Amino acid sequence: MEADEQSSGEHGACAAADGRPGDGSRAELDLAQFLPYRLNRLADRISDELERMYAERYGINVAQWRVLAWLSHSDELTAKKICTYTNMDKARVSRAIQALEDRGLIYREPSAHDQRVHDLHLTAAGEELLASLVPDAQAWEAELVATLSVGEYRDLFNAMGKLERQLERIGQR
Amino acid sequence: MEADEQSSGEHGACAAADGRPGDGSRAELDLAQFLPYRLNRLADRISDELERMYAERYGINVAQWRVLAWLSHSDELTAKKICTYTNMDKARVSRAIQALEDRGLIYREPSAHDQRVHDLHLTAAGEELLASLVPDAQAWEAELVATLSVGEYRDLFNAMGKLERQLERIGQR
DNA sequence: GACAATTGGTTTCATGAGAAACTATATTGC
DNA sequence: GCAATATAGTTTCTCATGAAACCAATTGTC
Repeated sequence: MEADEQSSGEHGACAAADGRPGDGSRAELDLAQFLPYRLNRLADRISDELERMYAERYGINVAQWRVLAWLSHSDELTAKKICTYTNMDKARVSRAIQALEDRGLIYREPSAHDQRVHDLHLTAAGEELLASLVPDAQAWEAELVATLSVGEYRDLFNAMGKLERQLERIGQR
Repeated sequence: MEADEQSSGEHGACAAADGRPGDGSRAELDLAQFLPYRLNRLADRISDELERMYAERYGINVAQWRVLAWLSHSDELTAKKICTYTNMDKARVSRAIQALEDRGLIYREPSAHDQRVHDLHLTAAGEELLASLVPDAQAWEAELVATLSVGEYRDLFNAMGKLERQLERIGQR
C-alpha cells in the first residue's frame, strides 16, 4: 500500500473523505500522496544520510555544516544573516558558531560599526576542512540525483521554488 | 544571493571547488543549488506550518498525526508497521500511540496470534477527529500546490519517488 | 542628552527525539 | 522440551532544539 497510485482530486491527491453517503464513512488520507508527508520523509532520509557522513568524517552537525557552507561563499556574514538564510533558530546558530570557533574553524571579529555584531570568517583550518568536505558532499549529491535527467532536476528545483514562494504567501496572512 | 541561478555542473549544481589554479582557491558550495539543503529547508517550513495547525486546532503533534493518518486507511496496523511506513523511531511511535490512547482516539487490542503485538484501531472519537482534520489538511495542501500545474505536480512526485529509490540503493551499500 | 524601544546575540529552561537497555513473548536448533 | 536467539514494544538516559528570559549595544523621540 505504500506505493499505490490512486488519483482523483485536482492533482491526484486523492484521499478525500470518500463520501460513501450515509454509512459510517471514514475520512481517509493517503499519506503516500500527501505532499507534506512525502517531502518530509524524503528530506529526513537525505538529511540522516548526510548527517552521518558529516559526523563520521568531520565531526560536525548539520547546523555547523550550514554555517560553514554559507561562509564558504560570502565573507561578510553575521549570525543574524545566517539565521535568515538558513531559517534556523538564532539559538541554534549561536551554538553552531560557538562550536566552530572552539574548534578553530572560524573566527569572529567585532564589527567596526556595531559592537553587538560579530563578523564571521573562516580560518585556514576551516577552509581546509571545507576543501575536503565540499567535494564529498557534491559527490554524494551527484549520486543521489544520478537517476534524474537534467530536465527533471531543473524542474524539481523549479517546483521547490514555487512551493517556497507560495508558502511565503500563505504564511503572511 | 539567496536566489542566484548559477549553473555549471552536470545538473547545474555548480558550487564546485572552482579551482582557480594555484591561488588559495576556496571550496565553495552554493547551498541554494544544493538539493539536500533546499529540500530540507522546504520540508521544514511546510512541516512547521502544518504542525502549528495540528497543534492549535487538534492538540496533536506530527508523530500522532501520522499514526492517525495511517490508521485512517488501513485497519490492520501494529506499531511495527507504522515504524516501517513512516520511518519513525519505534520509541517515538510508541509514545505517539500511548498519547493517542490516553486521549481515547485509538484503542489497542492484543493480537490473537502474538501476545507481543497489539492491533491498533480508531475509536469513534478518533474517526470524528479525522473527519474534521483530514479536509483541513487537504485544503491546506491544495493551497500550497495551487501554483503548480497538474503536470508539475505529477513530475514532482515522480522525482521524489526516484530519489527515494536511489536513496535506498545508496543506503544498502 | 536622556529615556524608551529595537536589535544582535547568549543563556536558561522545558520538551521531544534517538540510542541503548530492558521486558515479555516467540521462534529456532538441538 | 529446553536453552539460545530474535522480535515487539516500553522505559531510561542523554542530548539537541526552540521559546523565552536576558544582556548589551544601538536607534529613535522628546
